[in-house]
Amino acid sequence: MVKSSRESGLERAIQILDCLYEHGRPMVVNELAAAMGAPRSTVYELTKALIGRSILDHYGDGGRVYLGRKLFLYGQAFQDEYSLLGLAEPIIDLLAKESGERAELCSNVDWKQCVLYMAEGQRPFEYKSYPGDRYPLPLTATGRFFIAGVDEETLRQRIPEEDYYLNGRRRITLEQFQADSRKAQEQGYSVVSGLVDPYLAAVAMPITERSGTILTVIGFTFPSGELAANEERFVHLLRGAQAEIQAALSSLDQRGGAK
Amino acid sequence: MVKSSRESGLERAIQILDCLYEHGRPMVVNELAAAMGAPRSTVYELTKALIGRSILDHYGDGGRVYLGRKLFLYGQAFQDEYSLLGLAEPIIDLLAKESGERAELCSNVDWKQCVLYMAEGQRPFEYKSYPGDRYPLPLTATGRFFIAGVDEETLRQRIPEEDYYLNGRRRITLEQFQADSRKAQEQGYSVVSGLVDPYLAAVAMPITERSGTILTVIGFTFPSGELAANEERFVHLLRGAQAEIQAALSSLDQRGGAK
DNA sequence: TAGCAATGTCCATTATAGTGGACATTATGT
DNA sequence: ACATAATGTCCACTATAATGGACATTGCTA
Repeated sequence: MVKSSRESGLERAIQILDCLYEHGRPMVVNELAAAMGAPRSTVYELTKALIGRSILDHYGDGGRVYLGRKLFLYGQAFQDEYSLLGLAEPIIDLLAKESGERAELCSNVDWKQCVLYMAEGQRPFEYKSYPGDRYPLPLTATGRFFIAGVDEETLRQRIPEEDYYLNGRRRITLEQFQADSRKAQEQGYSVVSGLVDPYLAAVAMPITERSGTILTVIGFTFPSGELAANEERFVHLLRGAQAEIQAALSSLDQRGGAK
Repeated sequence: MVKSSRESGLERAIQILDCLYEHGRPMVVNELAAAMGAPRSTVYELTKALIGRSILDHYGDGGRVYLGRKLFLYGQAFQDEYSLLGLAEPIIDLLAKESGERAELCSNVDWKQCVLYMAEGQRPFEYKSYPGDRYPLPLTATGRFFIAGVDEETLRQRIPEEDYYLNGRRRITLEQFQADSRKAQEQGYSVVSGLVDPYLAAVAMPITERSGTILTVIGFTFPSGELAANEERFVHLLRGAQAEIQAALSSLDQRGGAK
């Protein structure tokens, strides 16, 4: 069971970045190795290499390490080129303003729903959310779209069992999740209520390429109580934003995004 | 000469990220391999792995790849934790406002001077500069501090010969560069004129830990003509900012930056 | 249509890097 | 003071991943 599988250096390096990212704070190399269940010698070697390239940085006086300046630069470069983000931001802002609710742009990263951009609504919100936050796919409205067309085998492999649970209680089954996904695709939008939080609901709509590939998903988050009265309005608003973003994207594609 | 040195996967992966970063645009995998002088098969394998982890993303319909969403998230996490940046930004802003000149916060990344944050001055500037921009160390005022205490052997290895040249003409020798560096350390600040651009000058001052390690360098960039009349004033302003940033940093250290 | 270059996939070989474990050093607590 | 844990370094071994090259596919142009 504890068969010490030998992983590639790149894999280990990514695990290091992910581990630091998930902990959200500088860690001692030893602690890091323990947290990822990797050999200490390996992690020491790799951190040394990564620090040499400024992908990791030393923090504080001691031996704590964390995500480095190079990653900051990569992130900036991403923003400059990932036109979808820059182009969608003002539209998301407008969504939040028109609806008064929190609007988000989400993406599928490592089989988690991941907030890339968020605009706060009028509502004084107890439930916080920031770019970079990640949630289990089965508990989110956006997740319904990310698993579209993915076979069950893959889903079982990639989405961990605990992602169907909240506070130790199962919220949904894979079968229900898939059924939800099919329904969402048919009607073009997805609604979820009380999954990730008993008092929260969400409506989501995908942004796709012409080929049909899903790029991201936009959506609202709001108190469950508001759902019945506003679902239609939210869907209408999202549809407008969806059209606007996709039009902007394809006109950008026309002009050929660089050689 | 063309001895095909076998590199580690991690090393190759970093080369891929750097290559994309430097080109600043999505590239076809083949083109990428050619640009970095690496075996095509290797680059195909690695890009596949990196795309699977969202560290690279497909761009456009075709096979072009570029820095991915995951890097964006890492970058955000870096900003959240790298208190130096958040803490220095308002101070840099103030510097630019008080002096009327462009103020920058720079760091040493891969032996290049790299702009992490910049505040524009009053001056309508022809010479642009953005966070993420990188310059050869020998041509920058900040570079004087980054090579402090580094032995000549290392410098020869890490700083490529062309970094001493501008438009094919040598601007400075390693010996002069080192002499500059020693002088800068003695007087606590560094002045450079007409190196990276015939009509530009810069004044810089380091931000160090209590241990003396250089974290970053702050500085002004302005027309060479202004140097004589304003050097003293700039140094004075920088000294104030330096003290302020370092005080904020050490008080932060006191309260222990997380376990 | 054929010809040629660019792009993407696959596989056997072997240099090398990930691993485990021993050792050295530094903190921490009693 | 001692004991114990935590942290960092070093090294021999071998599983494995980087490599070169062959092959398949697509796009372009003549």
